[in-house]
Amino acid sequence: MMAGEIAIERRRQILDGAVRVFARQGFHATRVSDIADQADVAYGLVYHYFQSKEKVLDEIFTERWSLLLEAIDAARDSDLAPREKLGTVAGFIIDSYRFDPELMKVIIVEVTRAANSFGRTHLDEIDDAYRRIAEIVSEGQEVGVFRADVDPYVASMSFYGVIEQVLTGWIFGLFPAADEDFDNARDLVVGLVCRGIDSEPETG
Amino acid sequence: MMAGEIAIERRRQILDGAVRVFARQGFHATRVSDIADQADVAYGLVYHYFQSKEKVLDEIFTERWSLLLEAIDAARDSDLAPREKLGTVAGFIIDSYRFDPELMKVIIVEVTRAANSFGRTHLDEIDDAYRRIAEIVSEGQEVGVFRADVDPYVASMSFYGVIEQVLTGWIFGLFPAADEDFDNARDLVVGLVCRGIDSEPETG
Amino acid sequence: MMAGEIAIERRRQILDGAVRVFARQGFHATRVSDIADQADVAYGLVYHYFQSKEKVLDEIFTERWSLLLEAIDAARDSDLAPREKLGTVAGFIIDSYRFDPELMKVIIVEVTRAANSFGRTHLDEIDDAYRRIAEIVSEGQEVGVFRADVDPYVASMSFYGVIEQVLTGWIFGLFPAADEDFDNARDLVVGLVCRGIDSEPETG
Amino acid sequence: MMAGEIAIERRRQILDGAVRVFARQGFHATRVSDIADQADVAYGLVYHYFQSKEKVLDEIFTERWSLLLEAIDAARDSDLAPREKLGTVAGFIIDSYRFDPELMKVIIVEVTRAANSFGRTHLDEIDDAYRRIAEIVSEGQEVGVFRADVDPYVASMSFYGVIEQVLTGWIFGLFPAADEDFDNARDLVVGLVCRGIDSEPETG
DNA sequence: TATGAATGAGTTTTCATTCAT
DNA sequence: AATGAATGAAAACTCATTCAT
Repeated sequence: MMAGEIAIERRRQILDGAVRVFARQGFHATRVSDIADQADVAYGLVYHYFQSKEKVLDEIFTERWSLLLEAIDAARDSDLAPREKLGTVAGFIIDSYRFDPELMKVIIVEVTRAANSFGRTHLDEIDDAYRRIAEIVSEGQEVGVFRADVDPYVASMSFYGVIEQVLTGWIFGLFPAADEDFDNARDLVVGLVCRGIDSEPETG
Repeated sequence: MMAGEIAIERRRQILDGAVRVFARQGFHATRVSDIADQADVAYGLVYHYFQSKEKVLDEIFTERWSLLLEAIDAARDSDLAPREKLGTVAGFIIDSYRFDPELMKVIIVEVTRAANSFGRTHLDEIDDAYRRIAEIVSEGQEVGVFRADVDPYVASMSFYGVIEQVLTGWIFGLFPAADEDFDNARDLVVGLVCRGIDSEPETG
Repeated sequence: MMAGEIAIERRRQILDGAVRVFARQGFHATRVSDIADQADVAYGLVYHYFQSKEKVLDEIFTERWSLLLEAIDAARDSDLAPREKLGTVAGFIIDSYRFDPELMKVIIVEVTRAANSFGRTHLDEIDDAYRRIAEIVSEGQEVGVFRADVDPYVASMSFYGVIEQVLTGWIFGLFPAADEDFDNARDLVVGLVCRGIDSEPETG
Repeated sequence: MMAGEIAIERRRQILDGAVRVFARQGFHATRVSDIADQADVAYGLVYHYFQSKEKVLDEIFTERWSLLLEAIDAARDSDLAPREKLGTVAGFIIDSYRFDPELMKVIIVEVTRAANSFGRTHLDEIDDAYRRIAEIVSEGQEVGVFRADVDPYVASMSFYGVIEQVLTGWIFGLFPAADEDFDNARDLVVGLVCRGIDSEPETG
């Protein structure tokens, strides 16, 4: 193993440690020394790899958020039906939480919902996701499966808002978080956003 | 005017000043001296009326949130149809933002979406709102206007999540916030949550 | 009862309240509001009667210490034998503690033993007591009942040091403080200072 | 020189600086910045090495007091006569003052005589000294050189009280503090405590 | 006299960041 | 790369004192 690889490993160690303490204590309440302790790394090394505590969170966020953007792109560009595309996106986010709840907690709590700090900093990236999801909605409207009288961007925001609220429920412990709950969540969210909660109009 | 009334006025002054600076800078970035300056009051007076900076925010939140809880109760106990009840609740929240955006920004950004700090502290009060809204959904299910296959609590969370996301859009400047936008928002949210974004199935 | 008398009563109330809180918490740890609360008097009234928190303690000390000076004078000028005079002084101090332990605790802990604060302020008054006691010792030397090779001032300091240490033992709870202990203390102190702890040399 | 040694040096620097400012201004009147300035060290370094200002004083006291306890033990366990043992103890304390008056001033003024703050905190350690000295007195009673009718613990307290009062005289500038005074003080104290101030009974 | 609201200087403590090794 | 000691700015909070009523 070469020196460069070790360095990469150390960065990882620090990022992973930071995720754990940020998830547990929140960004503001964690000291740089907490990150170093959790990562099992010397205090000063955090500053060797990162310019500041904020940059650590920035990287945590961007690393993950870019995967989300890719996932949305992939869904959008796929051959699936619009509703399935939304399902894919919802599934990706829900699985992200399912398999790394600490990371997603940090991203949601410390960034996307932190309008006064990191939310503002990363607003463009966050908005980017809304816009790409909106493109899926637009397509659905063009092919006639989604109503044309809803602004696609608003629909996108709402869709994302529902997903985040569900994750928030898990984060806060308001919802049960068993395997089956995760399994159902995707369809539940998509069903809710697409069909609403009204009972079906009598047909025929 | 009596001494007691002056004291009440001073509390108000401090609370109002705090809302303004919290909205502008965020809770963590505002110093107690900022509150005092904004409220045009001596530094120490903040501590005369409040035990700590946190207690100021606590009171700001609780004061407003209790109004929301009352509004939900009033809607729930009214003679309106379930969907109208949801509309009333959505309208109340949207109007709260419309007529005091700084206050609502503080409540959402610093409390309901701050899972690591005040969100946790006020979780019971927040959850209380979800539960009361869920009761409206339950009623709708009982009378058959809402689908029975959606958990009322999940539906309530989603409903609230959509509203908060819309407010977040305004807060971030992602949505236009003209009078007509506020006028439409209520029906838009309710329409979205109730009917979803699917185009109407062909009837007949 | 006239206005002047009420004023005197209020001063007393404040002084007495101050003694209780000073004894319990120490001078530094007691706030002016504690004094007011304990005295059952409005906050600002403390400042109506006293220039500052320090002046309250000054008066507490001086009021009592002047009694001690008078008692020493009375003993010194009496017809008693020198050893009896010392016994009278010791008895006065011990009884002062016996019948008002809080007051004496404050005087000792906050003034006579507080070399960096009030001890320095009241050094002349404290030293005055040492000098007057020394006069008793001098007289004893002149009439031949006390050894001439001990500096009277040093003897006086030692005598006072022993008494204060005994009071300190009570204050700290290191000594039992039953009635009989107080009864014995006077003779014990005088016996110790006069005869020492050596066993009697064999005579004859 | 290694890093560890430097760290130890810095602690020393801070402790020594603290002794000087505590002696000059008293614990309450010295700010942490005074300690840092006096120690010629950055502000934050005080907190790097000590949890709080109080812990600095705690360490100053305990470091020195443990030497005293050792000295008492050594005297008690020596082959000297009881009276000589007391002389050794008195000599140790007096020399402690003679060669480091600032340190002893801090210990006496801020700890052993501060019944409302550090005296209480360190009561066990202080009492430990009294008890060990009392063992010397007990031994003297057993071998018949000290009177049996004096409680050894009370005698110990008195002995210590006399020494402290003498040091207090020096601290306050009430006693001359030339070399000869220090030379004499030890015998003076022991003579006083052992033989008292009474003139010798006529023998023969 | 009496009240207690108002003032603001003063101090501890924290902790992100730097830097010498 | 790695370490952790050193730095010092920043902020919350306290509380003696003043003052308007």
